[in-house]
Amino acid sequence: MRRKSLSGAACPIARTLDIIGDWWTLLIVRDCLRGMRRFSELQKNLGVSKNILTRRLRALVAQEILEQKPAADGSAYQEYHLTEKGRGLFPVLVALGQFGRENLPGRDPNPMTLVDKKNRQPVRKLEIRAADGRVLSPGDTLMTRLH
Amino acid sequence: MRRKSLSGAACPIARTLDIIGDWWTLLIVRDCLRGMRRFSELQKNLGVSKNILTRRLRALVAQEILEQKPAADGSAYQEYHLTEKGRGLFPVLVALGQFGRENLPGRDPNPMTLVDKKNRQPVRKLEIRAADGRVLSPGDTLMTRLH
DNA sequence: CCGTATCCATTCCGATACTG
DNA sequence: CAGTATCGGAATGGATACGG
Repeated sequence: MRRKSLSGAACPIARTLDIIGDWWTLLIVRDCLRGMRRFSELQKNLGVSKNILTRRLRALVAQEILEQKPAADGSAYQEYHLTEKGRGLFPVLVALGQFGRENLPGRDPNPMTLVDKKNRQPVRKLEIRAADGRVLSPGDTLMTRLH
Repeated sequence: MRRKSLSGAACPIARTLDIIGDWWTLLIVRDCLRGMRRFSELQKNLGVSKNILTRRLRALVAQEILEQKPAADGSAYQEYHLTEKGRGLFPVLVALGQFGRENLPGRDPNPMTLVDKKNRQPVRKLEIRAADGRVLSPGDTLMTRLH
């Protein structure tokens, strides 16, 4: 049977996963955040088959995470750009990267994975704060509702 | 062919997705963060088939995201608890929820989705800060490396 | 109540070949 | 280069039936 759609879910986490929960999708977004624009660029870097990449790009455009623009150079093809909505996934990628770095051993090519381009400052740990400004951590916090 | 494994990837984002990128997996983690412990509880709430739930729970235990403990009450069965490692996924869930709330319309049962249990304070927007303390946003920041 | 095992249709994914 | 078309094996997901 078909996979259940979560697009109409009451939970915003579920709605988000419905859009970007497919295999490869968030890696495509990651590469776009890194500045990749072209089909072949993505295809080579990810090692995904062109078939699947086409499907994912289509879906991401349909969801307005990406948009197609005419290539900056003369080539008659198009480029894929993140929309404002797509850039909203930035914290998700940061959180995923942070988890992996802290919990899943691997030799990262560069230990500092996130750099602010403006002043070259390294990026600090992602923080979740309560209304009073205190930083929360999952250890000392229990949620009553996590929709 | 079989889906490509990303467990050995140099990128921590890819390594994380390799573990929690499967359909249903992060929703299971979400429910565990919300306090769910029992198989049937998860099964009913998610609407996932028992078959798949079994597989996902197995994988999560193998990855040490969840651990099985004897049930608190008399029942001879076991409960699934998040490990410390598993609680490390907290920011990922927060980021996903935030994206969904801001970008994917839906009627959430409760607009305030995250509550600090200690003092009942609502949780503020998730922030990513540079080393100098300045809050970064994807709009004004470009990354040179986002592994 | 807590799963496990089996079945089956559907979907997924990668490889390959092909088009403009 | 940027896809599209097709194919086959694998995995998915739901239903059901079955044990502890």
